[in-house]
Amino acid sequence: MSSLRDVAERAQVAVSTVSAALNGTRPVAAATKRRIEQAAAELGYRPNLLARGLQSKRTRILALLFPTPAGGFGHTEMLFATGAAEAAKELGYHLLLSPESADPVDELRHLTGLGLVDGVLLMEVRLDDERTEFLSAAGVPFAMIGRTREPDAIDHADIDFAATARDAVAHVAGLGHRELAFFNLSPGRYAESYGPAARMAGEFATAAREAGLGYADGFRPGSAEEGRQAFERLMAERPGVTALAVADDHAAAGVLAGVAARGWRVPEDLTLVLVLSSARAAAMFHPSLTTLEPPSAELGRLGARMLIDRLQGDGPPRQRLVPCRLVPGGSSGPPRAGS
Amino acid sequence: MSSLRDVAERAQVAVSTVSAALNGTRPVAAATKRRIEQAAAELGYRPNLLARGLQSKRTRILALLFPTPAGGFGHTEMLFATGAAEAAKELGYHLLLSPESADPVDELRHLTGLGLVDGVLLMEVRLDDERTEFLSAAGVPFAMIGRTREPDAIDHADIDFAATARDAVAHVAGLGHRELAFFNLSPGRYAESYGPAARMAGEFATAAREAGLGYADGFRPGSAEEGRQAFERLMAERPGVTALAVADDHAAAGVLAGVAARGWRVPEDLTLVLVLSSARAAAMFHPSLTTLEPPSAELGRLGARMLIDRLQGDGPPRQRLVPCRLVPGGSSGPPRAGS
DNA sequence: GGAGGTTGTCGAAACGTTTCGCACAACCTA
DNA sequence: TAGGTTGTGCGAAACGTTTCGACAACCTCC
Repeated sequence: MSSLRDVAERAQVAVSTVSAALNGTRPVAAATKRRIEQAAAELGYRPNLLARGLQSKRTRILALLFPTPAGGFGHTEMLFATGAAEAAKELGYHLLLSPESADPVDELRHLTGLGLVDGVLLMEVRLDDERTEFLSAAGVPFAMIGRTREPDAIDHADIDFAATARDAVAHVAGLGHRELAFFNLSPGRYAESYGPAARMAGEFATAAREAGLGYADGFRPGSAEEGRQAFERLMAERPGVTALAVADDHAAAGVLAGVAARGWRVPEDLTLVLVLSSARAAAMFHPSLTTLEPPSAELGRLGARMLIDRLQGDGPPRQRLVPCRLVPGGSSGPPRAGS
Repeated sequence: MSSLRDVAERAQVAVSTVSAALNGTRPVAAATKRRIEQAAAELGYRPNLLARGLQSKRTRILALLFPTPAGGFGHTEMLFATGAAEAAKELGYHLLLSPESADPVDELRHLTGLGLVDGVLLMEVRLDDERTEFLSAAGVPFAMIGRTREPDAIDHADIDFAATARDAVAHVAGLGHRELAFFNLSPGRYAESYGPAARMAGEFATAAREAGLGYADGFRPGSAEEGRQAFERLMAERPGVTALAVADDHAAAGVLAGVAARGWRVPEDLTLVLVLSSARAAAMFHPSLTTLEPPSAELGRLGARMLIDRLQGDGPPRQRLVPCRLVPGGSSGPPRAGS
C-alpha cells in the first residue's frame, strides 16, 4: 500500500502538507492541494486506519456486544446488528461483532482495554445490567438498544411499548372486541428481568384499561404445547375473551392448534395477534397472522447513530422510542357471535 | 491506559525487554520475567492493538462481508455471523461486520486498503463471484462460506448437498415412499446463480435416481400462494407423489393450506419435509415439520477457522462440507394408502 | 589465560499517521 | 523603511508497539 510519504514525494511537498490537504485540517494553497489530490488518486492512496487511530486515539470502530442466548439468535437480534452496521458505515464507522462470554464485564474490560474501539453498543439489555455500570465507571462511551430500569442517563433506542400496546388494543377494539388476553414470553426463555417482557405486560394492561376492555394475562407459554394448554385454560377461565395477543411464535402455533381442536377457526372465532414478531414469521402461519413487528433494524440504526453522536460531541443523553409496526394479517376479524 | 513504557519503568527494565517477556518472543531471565509480569498485572496493562498492528502488519481482525438481500437477513445468515465471530474470538481474533454496498468490489478495495483487516470471510457466494477474483488478484487472504462454480482453489466451508439429499431421500424411502417431489427456492428471491438452489436441485435428482424413487421437480414457489398452486399442479400432474421436500418456508405453508383444501392431512396423506430451514422455523408449523437443518453456525465457525489457519501458515486450500441435520417432525409418515 | 560461544539486556529505528511550533516570503500600514 | 500581519509550507515529535544489531557479562575449552 502507498503511504502518505509516497504521496508527498510524488507531489513534491512535505508529508505534513499532504495530511493537511487531504483532511482539510488547515488551509493549503489551491494549486498545491490539487497536485496532492492528483498524486493521491494516482497512487490509490488510502489512509492507514491503524496509524491514524494510534495517533488520534480515535479508531472509528464501534463494538456491538451480543449475548449468545441458549435458544439461539432470533431474526430480531440479527436486524439490530445489520441495522447498526449499516448506519455505522454510512457515517464512516466500522462495527465489530463481539460475542459475549460467561463474564460480560470481564469481556468488556478486555475489549475496551485494547484501544481498538471508540465506543460500545449494548443489546439485550436487562433491567439491571452490570455492563452499564462498568462502562460508565470506565468512562467508555456507549449506547443501548433496549434499556435498563433507570435509563434516563444513558443514550438508548428502544421499542415504544406503550404506543405499541395502544395500537394493538386499538386494533382489536376497532374490530369490536371487548375482551382481550395477552400471552407473554415464557419465563424460561427470558428471565424476569428481561425488559421487553416486563414492559409489554405492563403496557398491555394499561392500554386495555384505558380503552375500557376486559383484560386477562399471566400466561407465559414457551412452546406450542404450552400455548395450546394456556389457550384451553384461558377459554375455561375467561370464555368471553375474543381477541388474543401472543408474544411467542411457538406458543401462537399451539394456540392455532387449540383453536382447531375446539372446532373453531381463525379469525371467525378468535382474533389472534402476534406481538414483537417479524412479518416474515407471521406470514408462515395459516392464516397469516396480524403482527406487531418490532422496528429492529431501525433500532440498530438509531443506536449506532446515537453512539456516534455521543463520540463526536456531547450533550444531554438522548432516547428514542419507536413503536412496533402493525402488519395486518388474516387473523384479525370481528368478535365471534354470541360472546 | 498504561503502556509498555509504564511497565518497563515499574519493572526497571527496557521497553524491548518487556515486549519480549510478555510475548515470549525471545528468552528472558526467569527473575526478570516474573518482575515484569507482576508490574504488568499491577498496572492492568493491555497491549494496544493499533500500535501492534501498525508495527507487525497483523491486526488479528477479520472482516465478514455480508450482503443485504432485499428480503432481509434470515436466521441462517445470522448464524454464520455469530458462529464465525465465536470461532474468531476463541482463536484471539476479532470479527468486523461489513455490509456490502451496491458495488461489492469497490467496497472490498476500500476495506482492504485501510490496513485494518488481515483477511476476509465471504458469504452468500455466487456460482460466479467477482469478489473472489478481486481478492485473489489483490493477494488478500480469504475464505468462503459457500462456494463458487470452481471452488477447489479456495478455502471454503459449505453444505454437503449430496449427503443432505441422500439423507432426505433415505428418510422418505425408509418410510416406504416411492415417489418424491422437490420444490426449490423461487428464482425471484435468489437468482439462478445462487449455489444452494442449483446444487440442491441437482443432488436431489441424483439421490432419488440412485434410490430408485420416482422424482419430480421444476417447481419454484416463492410464497404461500405460489406454494399452494404448485402443490395443486403437482397433484394434477403426478398424483402418485406421496412425499414432498420444500425449500421455502412460505411455500411450505402454502402446501399445508393446499393439503387442507383437499381434505387431506399431514402426515397421513402427504409427507412434507423442509429443506435448508431451521428446526426453529419448522417447529412453528402444525404439525411440526421434519426439516433438514443447515449447519449454519458450524459453517461460520469452520470458515473463520480456515481463514485463520490460512493467515498463520499456508498449505493447500482446504474445503469442508457439512451435511444438514435431519430433524424429524410430525410431518413424516408412511405413504397414503391407495397410491 | 585468552579465543570463542552463550545468555540476557539495551537502545534505536521503524510502522503511518497527526499535530504543533517555526520559518519564510509577500504584502500591507504608518 | 521599519514593523506587523497573512498565507503557506516544512520538520520534528509523538502515539505504542516490534524487531534487530550491539554489547556486556559470564562460561567453557584448549
